Amino acid sequence: MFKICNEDLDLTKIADSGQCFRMDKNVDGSWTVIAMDKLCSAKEDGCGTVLFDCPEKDDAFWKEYFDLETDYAKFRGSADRNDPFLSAAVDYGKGIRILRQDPWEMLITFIISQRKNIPAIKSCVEKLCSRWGREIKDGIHAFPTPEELACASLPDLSGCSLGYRAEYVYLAAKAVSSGELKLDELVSLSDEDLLASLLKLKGVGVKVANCVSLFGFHRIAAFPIDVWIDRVQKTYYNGHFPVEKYEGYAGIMQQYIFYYARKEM
DNA sequence: ACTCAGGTATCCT
DNA sequence: AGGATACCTGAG
Repeated sequence: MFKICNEDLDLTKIADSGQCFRMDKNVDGSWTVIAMDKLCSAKEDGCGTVLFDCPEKDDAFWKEYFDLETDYAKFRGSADRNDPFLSAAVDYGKGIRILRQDPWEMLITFIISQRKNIPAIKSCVEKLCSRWGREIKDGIHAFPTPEELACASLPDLSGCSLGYRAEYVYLAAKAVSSGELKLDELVSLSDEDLLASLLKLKGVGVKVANCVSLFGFHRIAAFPIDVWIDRVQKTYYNGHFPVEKYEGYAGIMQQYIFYYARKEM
């Protein structure tokens, strides 16, 4: 249990920014957040303070998860004021942060995400969790570990509405659980080598690999280009967003742009 | 009923 | 190398 007062912490925006799929609003206005095998409840008090309710031993985990040591005001302030679209995006998206999520969970989740809308992604993720994830509280299941998910047969996975992605998830689970792909060793790689390692997996293309890099490995230079970013680039940037102006952290800008575009375009 | 969704693999030229 | 096309499925 701990409290945070930070103008760059808006749970509603984070939940709706498409980077996490296990954050849900309760009827009392609080948020239930599940990451790996951990659970917490977070509630905004309306005066800019957020109360995180979790076991005390998990305080450090959740502070890390919400990336509370990073100064997002500085990132927002760095937006080129002669760039009206980006300026509007960072103002509009104030409160968004890039969560420090689990690489494995991000890998599977973003493999699933291809050509699906967000409700469908969430539905698939919940099916995987409830079927293969350990129950951490009544009716709430952890994200399955690589070993747990590797127990699933291909038909089992197909039964979770994964469509053609079932094979991709199946192969990824096998690769990670067998040790063929050691996710914990990827953390020491350069952004470029990390991306290359992820791209070796079937069903992981440039976009998904960049999302896994950004959200799972916190490589904030990664700049995933999806349909929304592509649309923005074509409409406002003559086909190319100036990532070079934000060297080393363009992924943060990507998140503001994505959120703004999806809401306002 | 029908389009489309935070793409990728595969098959062309 | 670059462009077109098929692909599972469910949400709106």
